[in-house]
Amino acid sequence: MPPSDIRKPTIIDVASRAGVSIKTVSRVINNERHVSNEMRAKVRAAVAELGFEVNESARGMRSQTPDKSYVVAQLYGDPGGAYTSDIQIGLLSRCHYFGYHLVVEELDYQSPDIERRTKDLVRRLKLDGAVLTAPLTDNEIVLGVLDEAGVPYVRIAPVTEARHLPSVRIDEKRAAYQLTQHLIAFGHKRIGFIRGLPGHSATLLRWEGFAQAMSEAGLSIDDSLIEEGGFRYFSAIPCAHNLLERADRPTAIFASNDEMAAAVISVAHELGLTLPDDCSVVGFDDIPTSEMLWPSLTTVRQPVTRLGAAAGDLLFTRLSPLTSGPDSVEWPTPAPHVVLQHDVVLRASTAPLRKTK
Amino acid sequence: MPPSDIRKPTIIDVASRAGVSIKTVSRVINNERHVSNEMRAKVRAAVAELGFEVNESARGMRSQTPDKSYVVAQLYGDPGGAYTSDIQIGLLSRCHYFGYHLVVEELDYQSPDIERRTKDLVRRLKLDGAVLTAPLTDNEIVLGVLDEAGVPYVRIAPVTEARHLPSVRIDEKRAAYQLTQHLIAFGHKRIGFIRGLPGHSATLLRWEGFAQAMSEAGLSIDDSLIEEGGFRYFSAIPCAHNLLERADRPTAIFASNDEMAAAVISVAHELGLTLPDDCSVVGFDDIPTSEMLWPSLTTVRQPVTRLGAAAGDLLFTRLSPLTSGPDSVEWPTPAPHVVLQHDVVLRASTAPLRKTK
DNA sequence: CTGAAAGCGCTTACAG
DNA sequence: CTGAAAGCGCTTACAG
Repeated sequence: MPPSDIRKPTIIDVASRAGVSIKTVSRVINNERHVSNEMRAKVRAAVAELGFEVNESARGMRSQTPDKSYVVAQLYGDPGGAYTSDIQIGLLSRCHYFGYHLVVEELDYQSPDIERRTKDLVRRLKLDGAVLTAPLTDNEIVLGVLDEAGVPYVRIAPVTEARHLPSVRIDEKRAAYQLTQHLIAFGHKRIGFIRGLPGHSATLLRWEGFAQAMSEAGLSIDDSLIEEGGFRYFSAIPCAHNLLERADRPTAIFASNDEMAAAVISVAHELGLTLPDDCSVVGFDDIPTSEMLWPSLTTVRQPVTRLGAAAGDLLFTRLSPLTSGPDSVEWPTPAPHVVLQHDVVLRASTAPLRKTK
Repeated sequence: MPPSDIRKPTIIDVASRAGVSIKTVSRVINNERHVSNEMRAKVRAAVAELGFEVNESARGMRSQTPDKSYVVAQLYGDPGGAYTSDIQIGLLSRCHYFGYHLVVEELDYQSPDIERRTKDLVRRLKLDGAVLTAPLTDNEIVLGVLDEAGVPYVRIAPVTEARHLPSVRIDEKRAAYQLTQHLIAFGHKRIGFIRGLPGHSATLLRWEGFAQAMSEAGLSIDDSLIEEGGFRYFSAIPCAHNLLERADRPTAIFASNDEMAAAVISVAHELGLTLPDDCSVVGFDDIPTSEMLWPSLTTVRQPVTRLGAAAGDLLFTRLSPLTSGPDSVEWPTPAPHVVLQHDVVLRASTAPLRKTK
């Protein structure tokens, strides 16, 4: 008989209604073997009629193998920008596909309570896994908490790779190299360069790719054509003035990211120059703005969304009981290190060197 | 004596070590009254020495008032764009402040499994609250699941307000009205207008604000100067051509959002026009691009991040035991309806009408 | 294949 | 202010 009070039905209610023992009910709701189809059907019916739902607390208290939470975290350290957002979109698509939920958390890597907050996250939400972006990818405190709690994680573009930890990244140096080759193929020899913020790995890698391409093409780099920017639009305005107002103006400018390239384009307009004829411009990142500029910007598209998706694939493949044995609490060694392809996006801001110069 | 095996210590271990009853331990770890300082100190010491941590499952099984999860959800229906991301940033800042975690979930409002997914979210994560953006704000299935589960939520810019449900929004019509007044104050009378996607409330509200300002200024609207855009950059390229290639070109153009305004600027450059002298241009939204255009774009800044923060403030104030009684499971009636101030951002893309025309 | 019993680690009455 | 007892709803051995 159905319980007459308001309390939620328990397996005892289900058992008495189905005319079986509570153990049999337990077996059915946990999809264990060794239950006759007849029993299973009776229990299923009783569960449906009563609207029975497992009490997770009671289960969790007895169960040796704690249930999965189906929650993973995206952890990042910098104030959320487009990059973080795009990573999230990719990751979310995989969460949806694999049936996980995503909790996002910005952890100030300089704050002393980062350990407490990470622990709180792991404990409260019983994280099944995590995906980290720089600079958290290399934060010993955060990694330590996750390691200790046995929470598997994937790092996106970590500063230093580790053999036993999986990661996902793109090859920024190679991308900058290819972009520079594009400029060189158009006949440009005097190429200005606007650097990014010191200390960022992107600043170094993009510069190295540029320098390598120049060197391999037998072109020398004019140090007076190198400007120090800061990745933001306004940081590059003076750089653009310096470069474009010279008598011996460079015929092309490589800005270390699109925002700074947009600054070059703005200053060129202000000075009455015609782009790309008077100067070719390239950026890096392919932010939404790049397509809306006049002229539209030649740049490198980092597959940021796919970076997030790839990290999710790595994580969920590992977490899925179908693809990994129940004992595989460790990543294989060496752990997977995925390098995703970028695209060099050729648009209107680059043109062949004018012969008539 | 400390337990010799590996099992985690329980309150029984703590009690025996501290020489008190388990009930006293329970009182201390739950911060109840009626415990002498002496007892409290002894228990605290035992807890620290043993590294005791409450077993949440055991607690949850007995506790009448289920513990808070300290998890709230951001629910949205459209593929995550800058708007969703900015809402999230604001919401996250309040989550951090109030000590909550944020889970994000994209719910396809046309999908049949939206109910199952919402229920799974509520059940698995034991949501303490939620923040919804359009079009989920008006989705009966989602709201129904939340209502039934007793999960309080705040809606951002819902299509239809409800007296008993809190909401946060800005006054888009008034913003469009003010932006148009700016154009009119500069002497513009022939103003082109590019509409957004049909069916979107933004399309209607921005148009209404424009029309009202024109009407109040005694200016008539030339129907041939109204173009149908689609909010995206490329959707407005033909609109811009139509408007700018006319012999009787409008002296100003109001694009219903910044992407479309960027298209107007690009086409103007392409046609060799000088901005803003030949034509003033305004947009709406203040996307990051707007500052990087040449000329930089006059537009309306919606405080999207603050919209998210305000929603969080509403929700957390309600959830906080300090500010709301334990029985206040309902919002007050009428529920709070917050309208946030926008900014009209004057930049370089608008100028006074040239007398010499 | 099925079931009766014990017990997980807490909180809830209730008694003093 | 403190404590002894009962019991929450399950799962884990164990027995048949």
